[in-house]
Amino acid sequence: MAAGAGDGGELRPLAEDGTPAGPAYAVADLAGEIAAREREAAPRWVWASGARLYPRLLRAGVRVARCHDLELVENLLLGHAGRYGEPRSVAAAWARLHGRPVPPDPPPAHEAASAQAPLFGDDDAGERAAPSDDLGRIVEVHAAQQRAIAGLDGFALLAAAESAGSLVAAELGHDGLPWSAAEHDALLTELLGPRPSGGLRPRRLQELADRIGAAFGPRTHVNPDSPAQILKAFAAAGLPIPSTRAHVLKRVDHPAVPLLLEYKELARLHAAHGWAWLDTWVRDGRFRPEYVVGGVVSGRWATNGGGALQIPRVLRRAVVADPGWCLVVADAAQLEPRVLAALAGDRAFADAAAHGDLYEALSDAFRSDEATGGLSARAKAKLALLSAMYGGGTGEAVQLLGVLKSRFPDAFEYVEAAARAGERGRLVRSLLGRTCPPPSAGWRELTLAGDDERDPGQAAPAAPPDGARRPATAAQALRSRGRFTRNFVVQATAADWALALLGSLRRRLTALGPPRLVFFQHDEVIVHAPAELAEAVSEAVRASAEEARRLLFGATPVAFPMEIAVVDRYADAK
DNA sequence: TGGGCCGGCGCG
DNA sequence: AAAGCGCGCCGGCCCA
Repeated sequence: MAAGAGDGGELRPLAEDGTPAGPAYAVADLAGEIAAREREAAPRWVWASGARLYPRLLRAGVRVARCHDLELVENLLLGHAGRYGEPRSVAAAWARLHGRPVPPDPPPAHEAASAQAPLFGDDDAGERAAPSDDLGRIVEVHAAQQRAIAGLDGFALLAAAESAGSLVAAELGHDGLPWSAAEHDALLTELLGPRPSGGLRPRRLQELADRIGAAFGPRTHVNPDSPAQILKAFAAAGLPIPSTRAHVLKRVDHPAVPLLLEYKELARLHAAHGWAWLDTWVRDGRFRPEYVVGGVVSGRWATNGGGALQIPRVLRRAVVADPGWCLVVADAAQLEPRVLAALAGDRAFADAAAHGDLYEALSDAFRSDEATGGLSARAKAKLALLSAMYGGGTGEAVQLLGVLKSRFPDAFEYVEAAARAGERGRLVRSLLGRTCPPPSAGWRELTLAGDDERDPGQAAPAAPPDGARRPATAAQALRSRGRFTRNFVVQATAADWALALLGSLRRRLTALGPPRLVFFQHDEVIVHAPAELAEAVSEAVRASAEEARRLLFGATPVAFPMEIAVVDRYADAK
């Protein structure tokens, strides 16, 4: 399918392998034609970009079951080939096929829209400015992608799951998360005081700001929003601190500390999710964020605005089901360690992950006499796992990693191998083939420059101040890259699994009718459903988790249990 | 005044 | 409680 500049477009039927199965034809009403074809045959729609095209169809009341998203798949194929970041448009892919100059990608729609706002007067400016797609190139690029996919293990599933994800993302943005503006406003008023006019601080914040100043001395003014001013004030009080982070402040004995901690928490709520956010993002009882599929290198999604993936827990009471409806809130329990268990094929580890609480099942291995700290055996198991997956391992975690290594050698070795690959500058992949970006030119330069400990001339500038993350030495850069690839294999495979879950759940919910997916956050979904369908939806969630497990891992003994709650409001789920 | 970096913190 | 991984977004602040 190729969208034209207006409401029309061109179509051409394809065989499963991508070869044309009939002539191309043009239509004046593309949405109407798609709706008709969908009813009679529910084909897999091959199109340039669901993110660009599907919202239009949704607004026209048209939904489709399946698609092949050329831009998303091109991006996955480029990444697999170690060409991360090259242009992914159909025009670019076609140019690569023909050895022509490759055009750069246009800027993302939201940037283009704002950049062109002065030129066009209405909301549709971005879409109308988009060039019409070229059907011939679409057919050609699709066939080339099908050939490439066929040669890569797991990639057909990855391409299908990523494409299905783009449909889910557009539908989430279209349907929206049920959001009670009244409940949100009540919460803000309760915590901050009444909504202030203009740019003033809410009453509660202003009180705290005044008392913070007073705590440092009479007539002292400290802007609590300014870390620099807070540092100065503490230094003047004889209490120098390296930063104003909450965990640093908590260790300081000064009357301003509790006030500052309270101020920071409330100010954060006000700035990030206050009345301005409510005005901007909630309309007609729905919060409609814009999800970006493939927006994170690991395959997790990102968002363009609204911060849908960072909704504070305190605000979840504003997520309220419609009357007569409910929210089915489901999250995958301990997803990443279970993914590691299934990936590594570690027999002992996989057996522990076969059911129930994974960390509890592992804890016997960590119940040693030479106890580290006052941690429970379960807490030790969890710490060991997190350290292995994130590349931690300072302090007591060192010993726990030793236990992990001796008791679960295959699981330990799996992430170690990924870390070693990273330190050598190599690429690592998820189970389905999503590939990490190559190291930057700066990384290669730094790590090839040799051992800086023996060559001070090559060493980067003096160690950056607290909080700076840029590696200063080759050793730091190597370890950092190792932590990234170590984590990538687990996080990206968990994202594979979550995408498979979404695709399966979407299909099952369509069969149920009214229920709608309304939220997705890495390993958690919310379905908005008529109350009488709550059990059917819960069952669909469980079946989808099971299907995702089977699609990715086949006959693994590892279980992927979902914790499911049927509630009226999101806050009641945990 | 707009752009971009920084410190900090929300989420998984 | 904090430290390893991945993000987005805010206000403060500096610079052009």
